[in-house]
Amino acid sequence: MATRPKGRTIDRRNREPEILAAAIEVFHKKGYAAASLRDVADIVGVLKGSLYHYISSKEELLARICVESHKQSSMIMQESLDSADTPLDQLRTFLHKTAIWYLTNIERVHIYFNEGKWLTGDRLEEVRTQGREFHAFIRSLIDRARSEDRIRTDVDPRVAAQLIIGALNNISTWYRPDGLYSPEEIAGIYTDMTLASLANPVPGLVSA
Amino acid sequence: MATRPKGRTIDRRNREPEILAAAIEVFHKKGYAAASLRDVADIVGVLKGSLYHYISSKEELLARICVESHKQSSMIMQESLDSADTPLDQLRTFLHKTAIWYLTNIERVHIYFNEGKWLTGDRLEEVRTQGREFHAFIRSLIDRARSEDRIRTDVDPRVAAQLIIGALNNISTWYRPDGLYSPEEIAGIYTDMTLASLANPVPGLVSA
Amino acid sequence: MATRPKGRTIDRRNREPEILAAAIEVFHKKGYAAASLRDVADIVGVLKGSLYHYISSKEELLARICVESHKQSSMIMQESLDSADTPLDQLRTFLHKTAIWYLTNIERVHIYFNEGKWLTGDRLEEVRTQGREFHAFIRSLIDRARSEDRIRTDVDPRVAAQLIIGALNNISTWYRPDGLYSPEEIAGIYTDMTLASLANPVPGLVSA
Amino acid sequence: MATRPKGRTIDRRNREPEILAAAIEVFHKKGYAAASLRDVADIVGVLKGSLYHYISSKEELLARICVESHKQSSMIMQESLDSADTPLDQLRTFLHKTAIWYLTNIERVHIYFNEGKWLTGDRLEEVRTQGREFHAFIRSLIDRARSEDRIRTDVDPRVAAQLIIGALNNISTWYRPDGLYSPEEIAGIYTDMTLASLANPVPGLVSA
DNA sequence: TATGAATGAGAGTTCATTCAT
DNA sequence: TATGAATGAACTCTCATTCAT
Repeated sequence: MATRPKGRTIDRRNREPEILAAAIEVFHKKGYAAASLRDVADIVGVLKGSLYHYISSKEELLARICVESHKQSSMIMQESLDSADTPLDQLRTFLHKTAIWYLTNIERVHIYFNEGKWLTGDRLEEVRTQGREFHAFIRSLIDRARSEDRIRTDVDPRVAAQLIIGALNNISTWYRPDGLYSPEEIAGIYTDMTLASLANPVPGLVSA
Repeated sequence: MATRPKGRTIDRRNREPEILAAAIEVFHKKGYAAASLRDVADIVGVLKGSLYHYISSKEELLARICVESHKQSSMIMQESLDSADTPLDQLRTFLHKTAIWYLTNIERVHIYFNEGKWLTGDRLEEVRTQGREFHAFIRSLIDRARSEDRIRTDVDPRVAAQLIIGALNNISTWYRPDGLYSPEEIAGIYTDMTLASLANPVPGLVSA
Repeated sequence: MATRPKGRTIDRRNREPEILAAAIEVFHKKGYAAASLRDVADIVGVLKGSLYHYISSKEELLARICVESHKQSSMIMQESLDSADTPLDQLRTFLHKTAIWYLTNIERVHIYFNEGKWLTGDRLEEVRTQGREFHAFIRSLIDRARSEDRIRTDVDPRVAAQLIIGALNNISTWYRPDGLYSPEEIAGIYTDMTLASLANPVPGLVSA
Repeated sequence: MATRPKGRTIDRRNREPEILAAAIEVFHKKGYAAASLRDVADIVGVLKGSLYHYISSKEELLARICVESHKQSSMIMQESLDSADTPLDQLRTFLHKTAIWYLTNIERVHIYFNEGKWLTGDRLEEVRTQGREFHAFIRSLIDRARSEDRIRTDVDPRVAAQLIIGALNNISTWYRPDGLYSPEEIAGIYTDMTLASLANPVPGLVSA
């Protein structure tokens, strides 16, 4: 007969999510350049060659991770705009939400922020554009807050945005999920310090 | 005649500095893992095998870069302690000097901060120890400033130190020597914002 | 038609045995140190990189050859003990069987005896231990034969064992399968001469 | 003045013997194929390239070692012929002298016997011819002793010679200068056992 | 869908040898 | 005589990718 014998149930679940999860783990641990597809396949429990039923290349794997992260990031932007009326409160919300998101998805978000540079061609352009948008979003909030006299005007918003992003971006190099602080605590400190760094200077406060 | 008879003048100068410079360039541009010694050799203008007259391994090249950077970093720490009396002023000096150093040696310092993780064995231990010392230095200044009531006490110094280092650490991802701002300007902004982020909070300043 | 439509039939059989056989040939002919995996791959008809589907390193190839040879050697020891009652007869059997084994597997046994030294780490220890066991086996038979007054007592059993092994060990340097003598003939001569060299001396026989 | 200043005495002794000695050490320890000229140069205390003032190639170094050993070997042959009247006594002398020579020059003689195969072209032919002569010398003594009814006639002289040489040849794999036995003791045992192995068989001696 | 064999390019590294100085 | 820089070929090993089965 041509029908499959029922006895043997081959594992036919869709392995895409598993592969993506494994790739996230490996790309995070080793970095994209040093990661090998064999590592990914080993985690999934499949042979290297078999991955190509789900992906078309190593780079595509990276691209998918970045695309998905970008969607989440975009959602956070929108939510932040919706959450408050003033740009300063929107910024506060955005920083806090983003930090929480980062800390609770440390592997994938690290990849999004730090390994996207390995993409090529259009995908590289796309991820770069997204990075610029991310940066522009923060800068525009700073700009608007500034025009409402809520924050200091003596620092360039572009540079300020880069420094703010940088502190965030670097969290994955030191944060340990099993460490002393919860994502909420760290996100709180990050948000507080960042806003303080933008605050209107009060004469004689910490100056020399 | 006094001129050399043969047309082709082969360069017989010591190429160690050239090789180090080329390695710094390549490791910075591609990252250590993705960088190849062929890239380095191409820049120097020799075959990759010829590099081994000057180095014993690719890793050793990386180690040399890190060791030299560490020396400079240590000097800055000492200078900062000598430069002022209060921990807050010492911190200010340290942040400013370090930022200037980073911005004017962006490639090598980037490697020191971000690629040292690729070292192995004792060298890895060493670079990790150095990283902890760097962090401990900042934290201890924060601790002492705190005990003198000069800065806020509501954020954990460890986390604060990590965020401060993170912003610095990440500069290499966005700074362009041919950009709008000079190292001095950026270092100034970085120092100002960082100190502001540690300042004693003034009620009602930027809070919701 | 029943025949395969495409002209070129690619061999999809498991090539492990082929690779082992090729390695034995190459390691024997050139010595392990001078042998290259390209030689092995050429014989098998694949690219050298392809060998790594079957082996994990050149050394592992050598180790496999040695392990298999050791098994055979151990079997011969056991068979020899089982084959006779007196240590002298056991020795005779052992020498004869071992010589036959060597002569009919000249390449692999040569490698086992002479190239195992290139192994490293635990594998080197193992092959050294095996060598000591081989030596101890012969020496113990000599010891026991001596205590039964069957052989001479004026030569040290350790040195005697080394010389006996040495003559055997060296066969691969001169034996040619297509030569004048069969393995059986050579093994017979080897056994006879060796036992005679251990015989109780008869006064005036060949002495000065 | 054109004369050399006397103060600085450059080491101008002829380094040929040193280089040869170093090569012997290295070739013995690692085997010719795995030995590198850098090892040799390191021992001499000179740079790799400088060796080429004394040698024309790595192979030539090996050739010199073999040539010198061959001279010594030839001398022993002649001395042995001169030392006694009967072939059996000549053989005894030869085996003993050769064993002593081997044991007291273990490194160079090991190379002569075991590494000469790495030579190429005419030099390889030469060393092979020498090996054949060595073998032929022993075989002819056995032949002559046989025709005088001094030794057994039931083993082929060619095979016997190979086995006798083999035991000798292999000494370098186990002899340690700091071991239990002196060269004289080992040479004595070797000679005794070898002659016993050639003795006329006495019925019932060690046979089953 | 999954395998496993194979590819081809490229990695880091070693080495005998050459040669201007 | 000796140096030290450089070569070029070979080496072991890794990897993304392909494809017949």
